Amino acid sequence: MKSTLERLIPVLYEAVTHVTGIKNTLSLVIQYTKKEFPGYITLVLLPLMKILKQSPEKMGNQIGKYVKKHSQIIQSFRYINGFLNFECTDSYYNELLKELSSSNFLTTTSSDKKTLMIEYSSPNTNKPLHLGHIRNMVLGHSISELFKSVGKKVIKIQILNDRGIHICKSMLAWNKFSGGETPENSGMKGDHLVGKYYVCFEKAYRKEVNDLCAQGFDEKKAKKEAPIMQEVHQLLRLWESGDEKILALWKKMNNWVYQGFKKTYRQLDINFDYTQYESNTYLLGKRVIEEGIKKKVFFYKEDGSVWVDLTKEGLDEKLLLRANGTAVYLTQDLGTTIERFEKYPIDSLIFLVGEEQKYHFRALFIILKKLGYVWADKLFHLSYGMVELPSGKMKSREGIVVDADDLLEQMNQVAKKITKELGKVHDYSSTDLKTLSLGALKYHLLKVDPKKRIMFNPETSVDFKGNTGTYIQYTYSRIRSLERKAMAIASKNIHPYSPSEEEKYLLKILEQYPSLVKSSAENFSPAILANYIYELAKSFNDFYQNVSVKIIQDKNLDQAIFRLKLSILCGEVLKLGLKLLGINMPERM
RNA sequence: AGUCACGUAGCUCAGAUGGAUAGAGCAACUGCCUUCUAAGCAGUUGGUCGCAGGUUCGAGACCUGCCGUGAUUACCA
Repeated sequence: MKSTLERLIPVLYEAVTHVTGIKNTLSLVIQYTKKEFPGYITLVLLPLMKILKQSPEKMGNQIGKYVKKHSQIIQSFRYINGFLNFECTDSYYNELLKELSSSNFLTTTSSDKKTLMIEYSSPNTNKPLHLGHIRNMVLGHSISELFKSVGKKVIKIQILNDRGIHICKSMLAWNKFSGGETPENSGMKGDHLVGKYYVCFEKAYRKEVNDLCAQGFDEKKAKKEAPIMQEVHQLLRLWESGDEKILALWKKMNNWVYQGFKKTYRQLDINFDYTQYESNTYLLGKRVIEEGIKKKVFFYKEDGSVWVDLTKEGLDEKLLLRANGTAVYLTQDLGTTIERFEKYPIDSLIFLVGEEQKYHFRALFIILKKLGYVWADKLFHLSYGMVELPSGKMKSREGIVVDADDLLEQMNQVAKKITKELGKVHDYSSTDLKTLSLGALKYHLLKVDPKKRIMFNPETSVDFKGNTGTYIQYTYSRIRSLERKAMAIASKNIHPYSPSEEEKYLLKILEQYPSLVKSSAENFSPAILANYIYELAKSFNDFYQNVSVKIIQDKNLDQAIFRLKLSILCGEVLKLGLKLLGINMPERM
């Protein structure tokens, strides 16, 4: 269906042409009237004043008269200070509510049937997930949902960084210090167990470095020559040579981690269509090397290493193959990116990866373009800011992190406590509690612009009051409760009713839902939608708590029906909107 | 040093394409529950939108310079 704005655009242009005589040469500024001013749709006259040396008030009156005469939905207009505000007829508002409630305007459709792949999460397998990962996952999920809702086919993919020096560190420390500790015999979640030995390694390593420094080594040398570091590199070589014993340990420990991740993913309702393993893809880049050399995009240096010159693009020379013939991160990503386009029918690819890798992806995309891949323009690095603590960055190596599982558990406890204190619902299930705690956490992370850093204070943590997921969920459960109590009225048809300013404002917000979803997807920003949903919830609560007559007691049946339908519609939009953020709604609170 | 982000109320953040008097939440204070759910509503206090120029009828938004914060520029991933 067409929005009110879309309906009025033609007649407004017509009116301006009629009054001013100017055709096609100007673009009018037409918008929904701001809350503080009376009216529904506004035409900004100021730009016209520049062209015509007429009094804007006079011009506004002429345009207003023309529009009123030629549009059936306009009731009146008012000129204020360079702005022409239009008010619609009561019957239009009734019709609008009817259309919004019954039409397909909530199920956004699109002719764009393109397939988009999004890579997110993609953790290392040497430590458990933390709050930074949660931000990534929650963003990835929401952006996937947003694109689905505007008609794209979305493929969600993660690549598990399951090999390399980092996992060797955990393996070595486990071999040395664990005494055979397993998730089974310790009761510890697998990823936490492996993470424990990663921290273990770092501690032992730091001690060795300090000892060496005390013996007079300089720090750089000490870091390189610490015995335990030597051992790790030996372990990595054994892994790459396919040593069976090492591979068995590697598989065992990775499996512990996967069991752990699986549990956390389930807690967060996160899932993927495909999972890649770096151990399967890390060699893929090598064929790109040959291709690049053949096309003279890459070049050899004397020691046999392979490079690409990106200085013209404002970057540096980047290494693609070490002198010893092994691939680096960039090479590997070239390989996996090409493979994705060959293996899956995708039109574009989004990498949801932290802002610290901006440079990496810039280089990656430029190289692919240089290699002549036509889809290189369809690559997008969705970079997001990191989650910081009051003490600064989170540091996994030192164990200074907000652990994902701990946080989820803690939030669940708080939700339980508050629910109990308020004492309204006594039979809350663990699923209900999860809906609340997850809603609060996800909304907290999604309401801020992805590209901005998030400051997370564990002391104050995530709120359940104010601009929160909880607030929106609460608003929804109020509406559901109302709906249950007023079922009889809800089924009746809408009769003409003259809506209040608050009610018109709700309609104004509601009808903008599809365009907000679209803008949210286009800008890769669930925050846009989150803030819209909050505004809707707030306006609903304002309306709900300030109507003079309770809806279900209202003797004026037309008013009651209008209000009830409006409320139900608000509830539906709140629910759909939060669904796109990956947040569920409770029926009661 | 180069490149790229960000800088809005004490704190955390909105301000989609330049438009009316810059908005929320938290914190502080004041009212409102014999209830269509008070996890709420209404109100008070709180701003030289980092600074300085420029473009424009109009700039928090765009351009230039500066300051501040962060990321990055690894034969790490």
